[in-house]
Amino acid sequence: MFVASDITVGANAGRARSHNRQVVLDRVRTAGRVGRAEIARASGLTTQAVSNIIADLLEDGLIVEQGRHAAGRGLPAVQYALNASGGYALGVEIRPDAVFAAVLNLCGETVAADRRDLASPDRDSVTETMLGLRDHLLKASGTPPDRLLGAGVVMPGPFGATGIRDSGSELPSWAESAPDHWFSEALELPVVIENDANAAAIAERIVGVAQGLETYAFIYFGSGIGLGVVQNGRLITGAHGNAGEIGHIPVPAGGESVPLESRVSRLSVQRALAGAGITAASVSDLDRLYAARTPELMAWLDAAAEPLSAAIAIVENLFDPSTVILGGAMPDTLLDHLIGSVTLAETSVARRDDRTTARLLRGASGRMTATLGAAAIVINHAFTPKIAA
Amino acid sequence: MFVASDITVGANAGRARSHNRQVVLDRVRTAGRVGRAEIARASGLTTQAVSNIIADLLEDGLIVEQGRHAAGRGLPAVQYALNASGGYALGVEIRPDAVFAAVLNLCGETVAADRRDLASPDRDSVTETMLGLRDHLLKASGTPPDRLLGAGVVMPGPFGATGIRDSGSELPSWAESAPDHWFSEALELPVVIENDANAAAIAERIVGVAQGLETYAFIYFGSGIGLGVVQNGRLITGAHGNAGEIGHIPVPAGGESVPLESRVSRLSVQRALAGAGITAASVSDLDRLYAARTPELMAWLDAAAEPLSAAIAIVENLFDPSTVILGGAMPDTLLDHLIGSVTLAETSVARRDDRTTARLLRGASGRMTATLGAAAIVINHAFTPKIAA
DNA sequence: AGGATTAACTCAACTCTATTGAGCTATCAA
DNA sequence: TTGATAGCTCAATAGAGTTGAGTTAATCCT
Repeated sequence: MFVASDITVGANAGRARSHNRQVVLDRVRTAGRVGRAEIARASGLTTQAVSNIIADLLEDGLIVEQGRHAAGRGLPAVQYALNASGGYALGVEIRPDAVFAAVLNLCGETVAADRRDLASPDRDSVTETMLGLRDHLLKASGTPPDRLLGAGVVMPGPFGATGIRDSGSELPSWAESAPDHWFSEALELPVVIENDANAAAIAERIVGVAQGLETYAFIYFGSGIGLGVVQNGRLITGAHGNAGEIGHIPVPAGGESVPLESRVSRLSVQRALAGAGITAASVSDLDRLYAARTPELMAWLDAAAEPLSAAIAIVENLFDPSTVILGGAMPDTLLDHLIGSVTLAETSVARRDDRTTARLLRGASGRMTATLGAAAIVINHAFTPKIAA
Repeated sequence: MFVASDITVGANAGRARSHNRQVVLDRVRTAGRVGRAEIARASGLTTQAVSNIIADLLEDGLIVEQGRHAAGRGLPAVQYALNASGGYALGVEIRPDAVFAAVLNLCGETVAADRRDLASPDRDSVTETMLGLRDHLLKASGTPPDRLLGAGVVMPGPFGATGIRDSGSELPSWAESAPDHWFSEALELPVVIENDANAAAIAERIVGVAQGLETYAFIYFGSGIGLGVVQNGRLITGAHGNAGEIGHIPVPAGGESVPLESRVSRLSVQRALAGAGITAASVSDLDRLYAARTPELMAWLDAAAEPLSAAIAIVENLFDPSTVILGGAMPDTLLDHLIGSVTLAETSVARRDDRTTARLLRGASGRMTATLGAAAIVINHAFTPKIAA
């Protein structure tokens, strides 16, 4: 969220219903297919209440019936599952030079995705490009516009006037004053704004390797490096929505203390390659250079292992996540190499005897991750119960 | 919480009422004194609903009427405030060699506090000592036992079988299998278990410098060093309740990378002094040594500045708290010295133009902080609305 | 087989809360 | 003094989940 103001709100019949709808929907999503009695047990509601809500959700087209499933004695339960085409979310990523957009269905599948260059980074130009892209995607995929639940917008953080300015990657000042309201009016949709790392983290929960996890951390390679942490299915945002600015934390690298992003980020790998006269503008460029075992790239990888290991140790001990995921605008091959070269700390709360997942996983990667994540935030939102505005 | 399992639970009339009671109570606490109409506006409930709940709370003795207060036109609003003696919380801190306990009233004021040596760290011995201490405190302060809302218990973390073992400070293995149930049965009260840093963090919110803050971080000097982070009034616990294990994160210190607690912790200062044949068993010992500007202590302080600064930079950037608080089992003089010697990072999301509080504050200090915090968790619990078991 | 048992689910009556709208009261301002 | 404003109460209403009896369809046991 752009401003993390969870105004505590009272409950009444209507809000209770809305809350319970989300509880039920969330159960259906995590289970894949379930019967009503099982949902009732999991949610603390009665089967009757669940039945009423399921009837509502069916009518709204958010779920579909899947026949009965016999499991032991008694009347076999009628199963319900998400209706993929019951709702869609728009994801938009705004960069200084381009706009990316994607449409996801309720199951998190990408229905359409595209990008458009940005003539100028002023607000009208961005808005126009975004609207054009949206119309194009909806038309191309045949998505009914009234089925759009909302839009997620990814913009470079941090938000507000802070001590961090990513020179070059910034948007003009219009982006600093309530852009969510502006976008919401332009798109005529509810809009949430997030940074790339947080968006990508949520994407892993909806479609990636974090499915079924409630608490995990995601280290994201964007232009710099970012961190998104999810606890109990919700993003940790901090007081001003800027939590997870991992790029500037001090980490050890060859006997000195440096900011993480000076050694582990796309900019840093590009700088290392530029020193040898090599340009690596795209993910596939990097993939190719890695396949060729380009010495400068391999040297960068070697140098990145120590600071990245330290960062992971810090994240593990400060957030106690179920797992740490590495992803973003890097080729899988590089991510896998990095994961292989990381030394996991011995003294870490992550070193548990009862561990069921790996401490370090590779997540979705590529240029579109954050864009998909923006849409995933909307989907996640629809599933996360809360009695709070 | 011992296990961070926020089971998502459905809402019904009863749970909605309980939720709304907490919303109202929380408004009364944060405002100090308020009228019903104002609570209604803040909570999204109707004045009628608030009136009914206020009547309930009055009857339960949790709040008291404070007369009318004219503010502009219209009927002056009847003001309500917390009733200090409307409820109490027991805080218990279990150490291998002693048990500390305190009783707090609803306003967070310490009503009674004491400690008792522990003959042996086995479960029966701990339980017996704890019960004796509780009875003594209740009797000495004249607290009616039926007014106890619950108990908070502080035990050395981390919980569960992890890669971190604080040699020497551990409790026997009985502490690892559902001690909350055991204590709950022994005390006949709802019990929450937390580590010292988290408990101390909540204490700052109820009685300390974090009043009015919803999102902040607390660095706690215990035997080692710990971190408690509060976001939107709730503790960040991680997947297994072990978030905030800051002692083992790598930080720079004089050109090398070391675990934070090797340079910044009570154990480390004691080690530094022991090298010169000085023993500093208590907080007042340290205070005295600091007053005398003991060279070994001053050297330790100098050496602690760099790693502590790095830790604070990490906490600021990863959690984006409103402020970072330093406190715990250290004399105020030392904490102030440390705060003065810290170099706040330039590149930090905490460097905001719109900042209203200092980036670094001194919190409550002394041996009893965590004990009071344990009780504060119960008070905070009573005030934090949630529709979740 | 065939009855007993188990479990999912529906129906209708009921209960709990919050909301609605009219009406009363006390303060300020003109 | 009068009108406007704002807090608050009362009684009726409405929305949601709960309760308990009854139905249906499997499995288990004899």
